[in-house]
Amino acid sequence: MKEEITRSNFIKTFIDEDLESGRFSKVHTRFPPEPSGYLHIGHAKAIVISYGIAEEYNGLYNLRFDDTNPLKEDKEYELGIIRDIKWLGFDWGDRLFYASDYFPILYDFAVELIKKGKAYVCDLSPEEMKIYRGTLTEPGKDSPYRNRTVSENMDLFERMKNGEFSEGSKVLRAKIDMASPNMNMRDPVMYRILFKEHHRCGKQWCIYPSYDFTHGQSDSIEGITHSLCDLSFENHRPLYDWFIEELGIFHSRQIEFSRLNLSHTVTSKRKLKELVENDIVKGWDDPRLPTLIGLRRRGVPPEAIKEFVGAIGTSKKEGVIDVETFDYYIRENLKLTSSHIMAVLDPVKLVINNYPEDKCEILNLENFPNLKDSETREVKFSRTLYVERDDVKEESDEKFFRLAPGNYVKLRKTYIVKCTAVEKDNSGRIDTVYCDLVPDSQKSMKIDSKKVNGIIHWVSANDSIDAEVRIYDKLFTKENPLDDKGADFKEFINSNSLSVYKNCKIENSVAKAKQEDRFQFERVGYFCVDMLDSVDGKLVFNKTLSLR
RNA sequence: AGGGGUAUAGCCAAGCGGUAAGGCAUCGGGUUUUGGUCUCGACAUGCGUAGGUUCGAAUCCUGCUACCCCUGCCA
Repeated sequence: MKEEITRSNFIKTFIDEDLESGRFSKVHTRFPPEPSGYLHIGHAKAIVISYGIAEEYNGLYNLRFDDTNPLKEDKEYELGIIRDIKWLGFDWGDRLFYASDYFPILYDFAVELIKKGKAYVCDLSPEEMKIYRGTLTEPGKDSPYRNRTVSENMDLFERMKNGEFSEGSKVLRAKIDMASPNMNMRDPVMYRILFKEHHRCGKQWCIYPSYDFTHGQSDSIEGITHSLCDLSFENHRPLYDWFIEELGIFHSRQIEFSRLNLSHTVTSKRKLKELVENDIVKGWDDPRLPTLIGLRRRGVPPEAIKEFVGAIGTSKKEGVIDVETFDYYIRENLKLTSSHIMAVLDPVKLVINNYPEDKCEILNLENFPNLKDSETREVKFSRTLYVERDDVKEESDEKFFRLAPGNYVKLRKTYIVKCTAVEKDNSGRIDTVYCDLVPDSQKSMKIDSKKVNGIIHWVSANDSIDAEVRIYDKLFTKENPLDDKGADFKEFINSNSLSVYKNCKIENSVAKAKQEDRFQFERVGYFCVDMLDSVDGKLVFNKTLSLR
């Protein structure tokens, strides 16, 4: 196994300082998804950072659903998120929380701020509020409702809660500073009226707290020491701190880092949704998508994702990681964990002229040829085999050292064979290749002291099973599909991102393979049994990656 | 009266005043019954830029430039 390289980063430096200064005596983090979509590789980075740091400091981590907007959220997403994080291998024990469970406390917090004169009910319409807010370069104006008395605000807020006012007619706002250069501090909305049933609270509430009024206090309630989030919340930190300080509650520390951008794909809920809804892919679990369920279905091991995230580091620089780097860590894992077999994707028949029709040899081949003392499996060899169409040519050339008339080729783990002829079908496609077997050449790599360069894989025709194999390529042809501002990102879709091979021939040792089992098809790539469409007797494989 | 961030190799990324770690990619050599694996080696006189401080600066100071984020009753 490989050693853990726990590189230093700015977050750990902060934590070390906090521990040393005594600001905190332990580390407790959280991952706070909104149940409004599926998790993708970008979320995996956030999870691995938050949870990984807690583990590293022997601390705890929570899973908390940030479910403050009933318009967007759904139980289905919640379940998907839980499934995906568990798949990654994290266990939050009994610390599964919901921001919606804090609605009563949050309501009390709001009342407290009203009493302190730090919050008020505002009747401005959304349009008016926008005007009053000012612009990036001009200060805003105070709302005409800003100076309502405490008792008036108390009364109004309670009546908002009781459903006496219509949606959008009133909000509760923090009274901070309409001239602040930070727009988030210009009297931000704390509560809005929404007559919408919540997927967990039902109709209990018709006012819902905003993200800003929820997140920090939720962190505080749970005793989160370090609240790690992405750069877009950096501008919210003053507000995060303001609420906590005005309320005088446990002060979590928010630290922001850059989110992950992967080349040749998109990681944005909205864009992923667009791909799904326009039928460009076949669902959130399409193996071409960077969603966790898509990656899982493609055969990417969760450990590879964690290793990858650990390897790319954590900083505040917004960059794009080349998928090649991700692929490297997937292969790094797969080459040690997936057993080897031989499989022919696009079969051509190979007949050995001088091998008896009724003869059959049994080979014991290693499942992990690169490991010492690998377990073995039985593979049969006979007169008629299948080989890969790519490994056969009508005429040879200098760079081609596989099957073509006159060429000697090594059949992996068995005889050397000399190609004598190829035969085509009516359409002109090569149909069958004929070879002479070189006797006693199982252990040899030479013919007349000349090295045989070509080694090809094969499957015995009578000892193989049929399978479907789905090959995936990059979903986008452009490194960053979003960096052309004049074009829609969907214009850069790779039209060849999926190809299906329906009559592949696979050695029958895998006939009993189960969903999600992973294999290396020697000389071809890494594959896994599809978790949805594969059934006993009709196996479907997804290509995870090619060999390099 | 705008504010908040970020700049170290093709892509990531350490470095925190003592003379540029590491990974991916790339390029060479060796091993190998997978054109794979493994292995050995090469790869920034240079840290956005211009000055300054210092015996010494990627690190400290000043000015400049580029890019990202912020004007939801989204998170």
